[in-house]
Amino acid sequence: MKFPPINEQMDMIRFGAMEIIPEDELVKKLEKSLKNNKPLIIKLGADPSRPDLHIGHAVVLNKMRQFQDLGHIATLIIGDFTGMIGDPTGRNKTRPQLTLEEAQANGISYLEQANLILSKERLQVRHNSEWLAKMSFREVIDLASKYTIAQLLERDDFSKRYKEGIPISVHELLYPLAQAMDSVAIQSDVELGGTDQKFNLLVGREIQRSYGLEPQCILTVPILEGIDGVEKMSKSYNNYIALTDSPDEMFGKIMSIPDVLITRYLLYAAFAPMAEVEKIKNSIEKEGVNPRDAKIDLAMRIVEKYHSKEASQQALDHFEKIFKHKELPDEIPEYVMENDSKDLNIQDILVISQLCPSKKEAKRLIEQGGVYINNEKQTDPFAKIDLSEPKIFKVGKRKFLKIKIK
RNA sequence: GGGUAGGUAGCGAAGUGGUUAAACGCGACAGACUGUAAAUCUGUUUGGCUCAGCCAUACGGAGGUUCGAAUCCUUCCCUGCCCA
Repeated sequence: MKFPPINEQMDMIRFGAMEIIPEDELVKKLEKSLKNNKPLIIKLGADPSRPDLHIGHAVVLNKMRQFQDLGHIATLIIGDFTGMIGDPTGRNKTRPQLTLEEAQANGISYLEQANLILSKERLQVRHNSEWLAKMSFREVIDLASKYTIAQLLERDDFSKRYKEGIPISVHELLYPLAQAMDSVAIQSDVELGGTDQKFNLLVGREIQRSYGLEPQCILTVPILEGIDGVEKMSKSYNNYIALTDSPDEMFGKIMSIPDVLITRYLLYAAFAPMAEVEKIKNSIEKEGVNPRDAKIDLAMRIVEKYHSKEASQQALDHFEKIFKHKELPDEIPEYVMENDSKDLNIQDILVISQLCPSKKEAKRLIEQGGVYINNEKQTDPFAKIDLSEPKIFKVGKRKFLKIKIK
């Protein structure tokens, strides 16, 4: 593999990065790698606590991919052991701890999804239980002696929790050290992460140094806001677009982002070149282009990236059909009721078919005018529904189900 | 070990014996409007039923006092802070 010239590499590396610490060290590492024809080891830690990857994770995975494309080796660390600790980053409470088995299972699905973005070439996957599980208490103490409480409390989230009297368990303090051990184990040259990981990544530098290794450089990428436009994208906030979301779902979710988020998503979720992003931004602000159209463009790009061009066109058609023209979608999932459902009223049917979680809620939705059967608004929560012919139920804005009897 | 402050619905946070299924804010959901699942406005937000009403659960857990408790008592669990 021939490496591109340093300045070309740096241009690509800088694109979309928030911080590179320290940049001159990275340049030196690249020079050395070029001279010795030896790729750099790029580390990315995968947190297996949540098995679903979303387009917020894609930001850093994409950066990883760029390093692969430049000829370097991407080392993905599946945090099966650290998952048992739970990363305290950005948390105001202790994370639930996973068992090793859970963490490993999640790791497998993480990898499958990450492969949507990463190249299979120049990819290494390691599990950190490989070295962390083996450490003796003696070694843990040795590691712990290399860092101080004051240093750990420099972290905002720790010091905030500490000041506010929110509990911090000792094992959480160990998390950054465990993550740093990963860097020691694989002797990483560069570690990638979101800006919220900056502290953890820097600890890696310190610890590598105290184990007599050349410290890694760190590169942070922005944290993408979720579709609510407020919180960071995360499964816990339920504001995420999963990499595995269906084209229709992905498209719809993108259409629901606040208008102000469009350029950020173009940059960090669609990875559009800066020039194009500027152009689109201008067209909205100065030429009066409807933000809706910019969002459609954005949604098409993203769906195309994770699915296909055809899928993005179909998703657009689907969206226009349902939300612009308020028609029924082409394909409606079916639900087959048991035969003996003669005496059921509309509430029962909504609950049995799982369109609603409870009868109370079904009743509420009907009273609010959110339930349609064959395009007819339902107003009586006790109406008996004749299902001898299949009927199309619409609940709320976007739940459709064709219900028939066996 | 001693002292002290707490644990309330998805979250934050009121309420300190009686219309309290529990104020308020956020979130979520629905409706209206629209340019869209943006924004804005309105409404809803425990479950069941013989359904404009009724019943059952619910304020860390378990008991108790009382006609009546999230509110008082006992005990247990959990957390913060201060002192040792």
